[in-house]
Amino acid sequence: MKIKKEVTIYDLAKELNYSPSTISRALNNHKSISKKTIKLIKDAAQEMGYRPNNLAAGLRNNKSNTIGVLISRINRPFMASLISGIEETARKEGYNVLISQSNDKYENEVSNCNALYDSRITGLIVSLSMETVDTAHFQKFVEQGIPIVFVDRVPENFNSYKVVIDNYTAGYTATKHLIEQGCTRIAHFAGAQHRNIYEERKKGYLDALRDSGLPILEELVVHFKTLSFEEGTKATKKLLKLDAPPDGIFSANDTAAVSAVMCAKKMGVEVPDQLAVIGFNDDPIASIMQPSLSTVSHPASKMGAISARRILNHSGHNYDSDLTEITVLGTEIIQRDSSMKKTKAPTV
Amino acid sequence: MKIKKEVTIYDLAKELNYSPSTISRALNNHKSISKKTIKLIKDAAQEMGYRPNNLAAGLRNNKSNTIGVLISRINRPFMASLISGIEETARKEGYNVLISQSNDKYENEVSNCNALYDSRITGLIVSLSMETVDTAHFQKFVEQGIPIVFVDRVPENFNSYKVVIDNYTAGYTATKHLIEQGCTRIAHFAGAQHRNIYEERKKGYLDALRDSGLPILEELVVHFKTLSFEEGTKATKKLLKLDAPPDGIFSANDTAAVSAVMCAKKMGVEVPDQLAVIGFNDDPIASIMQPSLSTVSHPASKMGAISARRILNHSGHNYDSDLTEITVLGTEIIQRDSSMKKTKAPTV
DNA sequence: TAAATTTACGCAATCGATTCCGTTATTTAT
DNA sequence: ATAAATAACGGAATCGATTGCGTAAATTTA
Repeated sequence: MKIKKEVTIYDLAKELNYSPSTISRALNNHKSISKKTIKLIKDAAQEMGYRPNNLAAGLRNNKSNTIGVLISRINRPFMASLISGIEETARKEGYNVLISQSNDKYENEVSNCNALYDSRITGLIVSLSMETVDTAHFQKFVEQGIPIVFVDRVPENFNSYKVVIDNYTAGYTATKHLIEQGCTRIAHFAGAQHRNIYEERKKGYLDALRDSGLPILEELVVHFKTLSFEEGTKATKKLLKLDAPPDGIFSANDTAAVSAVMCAKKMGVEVPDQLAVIGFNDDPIASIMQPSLSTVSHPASKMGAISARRILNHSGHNYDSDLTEITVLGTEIIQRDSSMKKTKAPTV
Repeated sequence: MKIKKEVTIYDLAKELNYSPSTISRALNNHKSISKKTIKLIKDAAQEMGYRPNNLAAGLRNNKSNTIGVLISRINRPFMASLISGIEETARKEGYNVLISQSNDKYENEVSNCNALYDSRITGLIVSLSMETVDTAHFQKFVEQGIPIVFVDRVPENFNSYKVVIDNYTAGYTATKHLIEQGCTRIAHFAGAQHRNIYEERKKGYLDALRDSGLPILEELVVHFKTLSFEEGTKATKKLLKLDAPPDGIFSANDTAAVSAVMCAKKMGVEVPDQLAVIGFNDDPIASIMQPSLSTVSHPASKMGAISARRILNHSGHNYDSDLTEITVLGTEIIQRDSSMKKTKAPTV
C-alpha cells in the first residue's frame, strides 16, 4: 500500500509562488496578507487537499489545542455526561479532548497526569480519584502556566479554577426534605470524608437535623469507602436490623440509595412509608426504578461545559497561582416516590 | 508568573557532554548505546526533570501515539464502557485517547473525523452515527496507512478492521427465548435498518419466528428512528391498543424496552404474564428496574479493549486495504423477570 | 514632488526529537 | 601482528508550521 504524500504549506508555496510564511499567514487570516491573496491561497489549499499538521504547529507554539481530562471512571453516568459537556464545548472551538481514567487509584492519577503533561495539553480538567490526598503531581502544570480546572471532587489546598456544586446546601435540603416528610430517624450514607464533596454533604445533613431539633444518632451515620451497591446493601441490612431502625436515608450517591431501596423491599420494609430514601446525582436509573428514586440532580454536562470554557478563556491570561476561582452551581431536589410518604408522621 | 523552562535532550546533552543523538538513543534504549551510558543518561534525565515532548517526536515520526475515538454519544452506558475499555488498553501501552462525539449527526462525524486526522492519530476507532451512509470521509486514513477499527455500528462496504457482536444470533436467540416462554404474537422494536446491527437483529427475529412456525405479523414490527424512550412509549401504546395486541416484545435496545415495560404497567398490562419483554445491551438499569429487564448482554468494555489492541498491533504491518478482518464476539441472553412468565401459554 | 507611511510579502531561525551516515576506538579473526 | 568486524557515539538534516525582522512597492501626507 503506497502512502499518499501529505500536502504541506511548502507544497502550496511552490505551487503558488509564494513563500511558506505567506501561506501560513494567509491560512491564519493574518492581517498583513491581502484579502485576494488569502482567498487565492485558501482556495488552492482546499483544492490540493491541504490539511494542517497540528503536531508541527503544536511543537512551534508549545501547545496542542488539546484539553486533557483526568477522571476516576468514564462509565459512570455523571462522568460520561461531564465529558460529553467538555467535548461539545471544546470541539466547537477546534480543541481536542484527551481522556484518561484513574479508576480511583492515586498511582494511576499520577502517571496519567504525567502522560497528559507530556502531550502538551492546553489545559487540564480533573476530578480527583477517591484515594488522592497529595496533589503535588499537578504542580508542574502551574509552573508551566497551564490552567487546571478541578471539577466536583476538588482539593482544598490547591489554588486554581474549581467548578463544584453547593454540596452543603444540597445535603441540607435533601435532609430537610426527608424531615418534612415526617422522618425523625434519618440515616446518612456518607462518602469518604477526605473528599470534600462528601464532607459537605454530611455537614448539610447534620445541620439540617440540628436546625430541626432532631437528635444526631451516631449509629445512623454510616461511612462508606466507595458508595458501591454492595456496600449499600450491607449497610442497609445492618440499619434495618437495629432495635430502632431509621425511617429515612439520605445517601451521598444514587448507587447506594438504589441498593437501600432494593434491600428494604427484599426485607419487607415499605419504601417510602417505613423508610424514605433520597439519593444524589439523578442517575438515569433513578427515574425508572420502582419506586422511583428521589435524588439531588447534578448538572453534569453543564459542569463539563463550564470547565472547558474556563480553559478556553484562560489562554493569554497571566496565570495567578495564588488565586482560586470557584464556580458554584446550584442543585435541585427531585422528589420522586422513594421519599414521598402517603401518611406523614407528626413532626417533632 | 514565570514559566519554568522545560528540560530538553539538548540540555541533557550539554550537561553530560554527549550529543543529542546519544541522549535520544539512550532514552529509547537503542542497542548501539552502552548500558552504562544509558543508565547514566536516564538517571540524569530523571534528576533534571526531563520530560519528552510528544509533539516533537510526533512531528518527526508523523504520528502521535494517540488513538482517536469517534462515537455517537459518550453518555450512553454502552459507549462509556466501550471507551473505558479502549482507554485502559491504550494507556497500558503508553497511548493517549482522543474522543469526539457525533451526536449521531453525519455532518459532525465528518468534521470530527477530519479533526482527528489533522491530529495525526495512530489509529481510529469508530462507531458510526445513526445517519451515516456515505463513508468517504474515512478514505484518507486508508491512504495514509492509518488503521481504522469499526465497532458495533459498522459500514458494510468498507474494508478494514471490524469488531462486532453476532447480532443475528442474538436476535434469533432473544426471540426464541420469548417463544419458549409461550409468546405467539411477538412484536419487534427495530432500529434504523441501514445500520446493519439493527438489520441483523431483525433478521434473527424473523427467522426465529419462521423456524418456530409462527406467523410474521407486519403490524407488530415497529421501525424506530432512534430507539428512544419517547418513541418506545408511543409504539407500546399503539401496540397495546390493537385488537390483537402482542404478548411479547423484542426490542433492539434497552431504552425502548424499558419504556415498553413502564408503559405497559401504566396501562394495566401485566409484565411478563400478559406481555413479556426482552431488550438489548444490558444497561445498568436493566437489573435494577422492576420487573428486572431481560436483555442481551453486550461485552462493551471488551469490544473496546479488542479494538484498541487491533490498532496497537497494527503498527509496522503493511496495510492491505482490500482486506477486512472481523472480530465477532458472542452475546449472552440475560433472563430476568420481564420475560419469565409464571404461567406459560401452550405453544402453538 | 519629496518624505513618510502603509501594505504585502520573503528570509531564516526556531520548536525538540529522530535517524541516516559517518568516524573513532576496541575487540575478534586469521 | 594485521585485517576485519564490532561497539559506541557524533554531525547534521529533517519533520511542518510559526514569527520577528527586513524590504520593496504602493499609497498618503506635507
